[in-house]
Amino acid sequence: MATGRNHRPATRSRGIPEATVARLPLYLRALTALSERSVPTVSSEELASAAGVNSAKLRKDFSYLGSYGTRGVGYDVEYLVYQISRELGLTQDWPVVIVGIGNLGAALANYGGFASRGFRVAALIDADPALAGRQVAGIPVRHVDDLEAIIDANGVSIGVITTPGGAAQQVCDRLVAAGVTSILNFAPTVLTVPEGVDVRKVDLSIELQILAFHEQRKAAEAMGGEVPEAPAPGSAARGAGREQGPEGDIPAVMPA
Amino acid sequence: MATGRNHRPATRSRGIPEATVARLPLYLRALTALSERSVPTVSSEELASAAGVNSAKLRKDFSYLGSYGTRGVGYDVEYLVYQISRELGLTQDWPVVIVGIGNLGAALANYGGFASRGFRVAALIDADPALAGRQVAGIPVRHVDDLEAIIDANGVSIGVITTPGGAAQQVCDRLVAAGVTSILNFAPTVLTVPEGVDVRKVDLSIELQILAFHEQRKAAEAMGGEVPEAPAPGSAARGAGREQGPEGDIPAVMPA
DNA sequence: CGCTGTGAAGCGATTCACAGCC
DNA sequence: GGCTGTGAATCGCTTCACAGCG
Repeated sequence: MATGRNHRPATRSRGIPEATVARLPLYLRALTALSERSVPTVSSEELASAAGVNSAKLRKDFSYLGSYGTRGVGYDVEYLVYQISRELGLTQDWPVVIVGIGNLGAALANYGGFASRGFRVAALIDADPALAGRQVAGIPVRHVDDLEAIIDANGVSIGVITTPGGAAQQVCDRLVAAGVTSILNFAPTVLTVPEGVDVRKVDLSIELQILAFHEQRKAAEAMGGEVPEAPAPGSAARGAGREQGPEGDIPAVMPA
Repeated sequence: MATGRNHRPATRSRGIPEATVARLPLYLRALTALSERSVPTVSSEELASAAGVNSAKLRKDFSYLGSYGTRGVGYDVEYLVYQISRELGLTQDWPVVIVGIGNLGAALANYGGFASRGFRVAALIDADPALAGRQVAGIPVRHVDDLEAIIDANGVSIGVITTPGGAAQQVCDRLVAAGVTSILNFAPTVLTVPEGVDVRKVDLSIELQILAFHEQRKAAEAMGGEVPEAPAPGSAARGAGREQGPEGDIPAVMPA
């Protein structure tokens, strides 16, 4: 995940494991690059290395899609691009709405990779009346009052939430009520959705915290020391979330 | 991711499983909210539901940290906040640099959750000389020529890459050479890094493609039909990445 | 011979279910 | 009685290793 599971209890979707589905876009990107360089075929070894996985995993992944390779030769690049695109549903058009046009929402609206692969930004939506009517990335911003009408008129089934955390659940509820069944959530909030609605979460702050954990471990390891043990519960150290300056167990920084 | 594995072969880091580490920030957020409401203790059931996981998983996760709960009662909120913060390394300050100050980089620079939990943006870096000297979110933008000096002067060990895909590997190499050992990559590129450097990837377009896959499945299921079978390799359908209009296997939209 | 496709083994994570303690 | 902490069972994913095919 990035991150954030919220899927139905990992039933294989049409026989394809979730972990495989998550890698298909990666393969597709690597294959598209090969295609642009007019490379006709590619071996599992080469493609795996381009996608940053190992070749056994890649072959296993492709085996779920069918037998699309040729033994002794490899995979036909164009053919595989087509098959993966089809499997991912990218041979059709997916209108999406972005709700919450702050810095991040605007960044996404401007993001090229958005439009490039079957995703069309049908509308930008914000609660601020001052923004309504303005254009961002050439797309007009609409007021959130019109949310249901926009979803309906454009047949939107995928929504992107880039509002502040406080507004996310409310926006989510309205999206779902209006017919959206897939949500990409950038707000730092756990969304509750009914059965049948998929949520994926992207959370910058969580990613950084995971990195910090490993970084701390590397630093501790480098000094041969363990991270110091915890005091017993109920003893001292209450209310020590952040901002107490000199907790200095470990130097603030320790580049390798 | 998030998403995107690139860690060393899932050796347990100090005995804590990677999957658990990835959930700690989630628990921390839920606990912080409880703390702000001055809730003194919380049961595994309540906390799990606030974090969007099940209680057995949460208890198992906490058991890796130690026995921080009280049977028959639950967990002390403040104490747990402290323990998780410490485990994640958030009791110290992590200076980070953001490289690539386009829409996304600027959005991140403005992102509050950044500063709130021990992460301090030491510098914004961009290759565009016109940006150098400007301020974004109150932080001056520096030219990429100074990258090494900035890393060094601030003891930065975490870098965030928000450049276009083409520049990402190059920037990554320079960050690593300058001493950065953890990278959060927003560019749509597979980064190659030496042993000991952690990379996490956030890729909007991949997340959307995963949602599209499930969305397509739901639609297919709703019509009782299967996704149509593939033509044999080497036959027709070459060069059909996108843009062939009427592939229309499935209606473009099908809200539940 | 080379490379794909895949059964089988290995491994980590999740879930179950209950013993242990407050 | 209530809720934590945890062995044991289970599940899904990854990796291995090689059979099968071009």
